[in-house]
Amino acid sequence: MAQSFPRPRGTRDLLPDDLVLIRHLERTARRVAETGGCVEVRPPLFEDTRLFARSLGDATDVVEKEMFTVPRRSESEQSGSEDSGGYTFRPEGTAGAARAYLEAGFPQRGPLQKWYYLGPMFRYERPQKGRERQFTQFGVEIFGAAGPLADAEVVEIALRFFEALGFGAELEVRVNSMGDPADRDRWRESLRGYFEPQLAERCSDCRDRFARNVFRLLDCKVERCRELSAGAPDLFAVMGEDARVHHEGFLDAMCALGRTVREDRGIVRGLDYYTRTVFEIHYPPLGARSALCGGGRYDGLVAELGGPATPAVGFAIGFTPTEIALAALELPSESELADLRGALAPEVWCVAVTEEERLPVLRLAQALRKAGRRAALDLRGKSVGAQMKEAGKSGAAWLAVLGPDERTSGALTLRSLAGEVEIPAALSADLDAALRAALKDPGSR
RNA sequence: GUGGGUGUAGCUCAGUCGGUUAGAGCACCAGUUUGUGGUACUGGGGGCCGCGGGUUCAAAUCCCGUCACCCACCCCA
Repeated sequence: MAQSFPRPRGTRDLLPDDLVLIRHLERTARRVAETGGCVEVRPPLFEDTRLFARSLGDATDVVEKEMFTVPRRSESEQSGSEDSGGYTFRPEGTAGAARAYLEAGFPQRGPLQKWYYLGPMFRYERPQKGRERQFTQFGVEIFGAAGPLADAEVVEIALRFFEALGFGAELEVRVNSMGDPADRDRWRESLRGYFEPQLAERCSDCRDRFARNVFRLLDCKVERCRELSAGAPDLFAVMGEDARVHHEGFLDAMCALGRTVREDRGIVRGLDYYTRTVFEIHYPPLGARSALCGGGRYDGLVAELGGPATPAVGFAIGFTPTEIALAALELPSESELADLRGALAPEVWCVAVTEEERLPVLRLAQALRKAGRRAALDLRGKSVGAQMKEAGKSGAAWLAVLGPDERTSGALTLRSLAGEVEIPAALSADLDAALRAALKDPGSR
């Protein structure tokens, strides 16, 4: 078992059985996004490193030490002047979507865009449960809508994804507002002023974070730190009128949708681009690992990338945490996966009784496949009995035995491997045609 | 980056106070049987016991190192 070429750390091989669930997640995401009016986009899997440094914020851990970066090969590809930093495999989907939105000229030709994406993201960090170096995210981004209805619509789509998967009413939306940039600047300063005198009393993590991202001190889990944070200044105390009205509008819209949300001042997203609405979706029965979705508004991002001021709001859902949660809930039911699971097995297994029927059986399978049937046959020269066993184990629904008798009589019957006896009419017609094709002109070449 | 745990057959694991050719179940292959069909039975293939070094007459087993994976911290799009 000494593997010469082991799987790269933090990656998974998705084998046929694994893909049953994955494909169910994918189709659920597509259906929910598309019924919500979103269309799919597929930006490249890698981008200029500077895109991520600029959009996520270069002091974030993601940019500082978790990026899969490759150097460029030649000077001629250097688009910028000095050190471009090469290419980086996307650690998240929003930056690429915003770049594509801008590059395709949507600010001019159709500012309102409702997009979704689905695919692999890459993050070079130490794997652990629920965290991989290559993982899949489903995300929605709405560009060009400044009002709170867009925020509500985004949250609604995320909720419907989880509900479609079978999550119950315990789903919890936690919301907060980061205010506008000016509000954030004011708040950052007052937080610095509040926390600085108590740094000596706080944990070492807090001391580190103080300089890099003072907001994160608010959700430190150390007991003593939490006590010290209790009296910290509230953003809402310094937030401007516009952001406040927006937040109220967002809450009203959620209420109109019949959704209850929980205000949680501790929600402070880690990336720099968020403004105003931020939210997370949790499933409390899962305990500590209950966060399933994160998102919010990022009105400054498109402008940060060199475009016109463009409002935007979105979310991202990681498949891996969703899979863990589904497993804990024993979801989805087998019946929901029946079609995907069924596609792993043939419909008709074609058996050759003697060597004389090998080629006719090959043609039988071909004809059935042309008719759209999943047909299988033995490829390893097995005996009749072994073919039967293999057919049984394959999960095939029907057995078509082609032997000397059938060649003479020109009639073929299907036997059910499941116990039923009746041949469906549609299958019977396909079978007749297939048999004629199989027996036609057997020796010509 | 820090800490803990685990490495034996394709998979899940037994086996270690050091002692013959290293085991089971499942899976795989062949055969027998059940009326040519998932059963049952018989047989078979498959392991440098993660890797390297050390101790010893003798190492899967003890010691050192190393690598890999898992879990947690960190961080989280």
